[in-house]
Amino acid sequence: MDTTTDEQLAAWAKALGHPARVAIVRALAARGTCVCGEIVEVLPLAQSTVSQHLKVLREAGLVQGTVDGPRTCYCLQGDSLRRVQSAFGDLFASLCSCCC
Amino acid sequence: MDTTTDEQLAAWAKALGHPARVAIVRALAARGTCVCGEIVEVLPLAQSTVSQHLKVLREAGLVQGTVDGPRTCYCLQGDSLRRVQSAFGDLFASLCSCCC
DNA sequence: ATCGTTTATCGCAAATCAACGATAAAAGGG
DNA sequence: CCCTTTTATCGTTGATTTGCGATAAACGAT
Repeated sequence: MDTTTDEQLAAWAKALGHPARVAIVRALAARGTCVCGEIVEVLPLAQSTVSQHLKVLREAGLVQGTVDGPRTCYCLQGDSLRRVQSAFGDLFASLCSCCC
Repeated sequence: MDTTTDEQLAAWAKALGHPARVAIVRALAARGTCVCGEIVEVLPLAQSTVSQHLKVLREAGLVQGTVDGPRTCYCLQGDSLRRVQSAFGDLFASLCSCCC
């Protein structure tokens, strides 16, 4: 309960704080199995830009990429995502409805 | 189910994508009732910086501020936060454990 | 060994963000 | 009407982000 630091939580949120990266996560969640350059076809962005976004998600620990021949296969990192979800849950759990 | 656009979800995440803003949300959740300039005392930041962060949270719809005399009283916007939480839940719900 | 394919990285330009001090605006008290 | 307190906004500076094309790196196939 609430063992996540503000920095960790902010880092996760920041990684998800761009429409393209949300779209990437959504695409990975939808396909279930991993994808690689197919993401480039889905998004209206250059290959280098998509690769950059994937790097951000990878460095945040939300996504995992394993090299498979000339291509790289990506998938969501379930453990991290579940921790993100519960961290947000903890954050919002203790809000009371009283206001000014 | 998944009625939130990538832009909306990213905007929420972006607003939470800074340690100071997570700290503000946490402080508001802890105090339950609204706070105003007390937040400045909690954070190691200048008053103008905190005010800026509050503006970001307000524009994202996560926080509500009502003017009360010379001061402004802030509180978490429960409805939005619940929607944020469920949107993240939907995002991560459909992840399968199969990977590369 | 040399292609073609796929992906990561580099370098750059434009845009945005973060933080601050200074200043304005609002409101209550003398 | 002046202070004081509290908060928002302005203007500026430096850092980071975003997007791209160009290029390098890895690998399978010919």
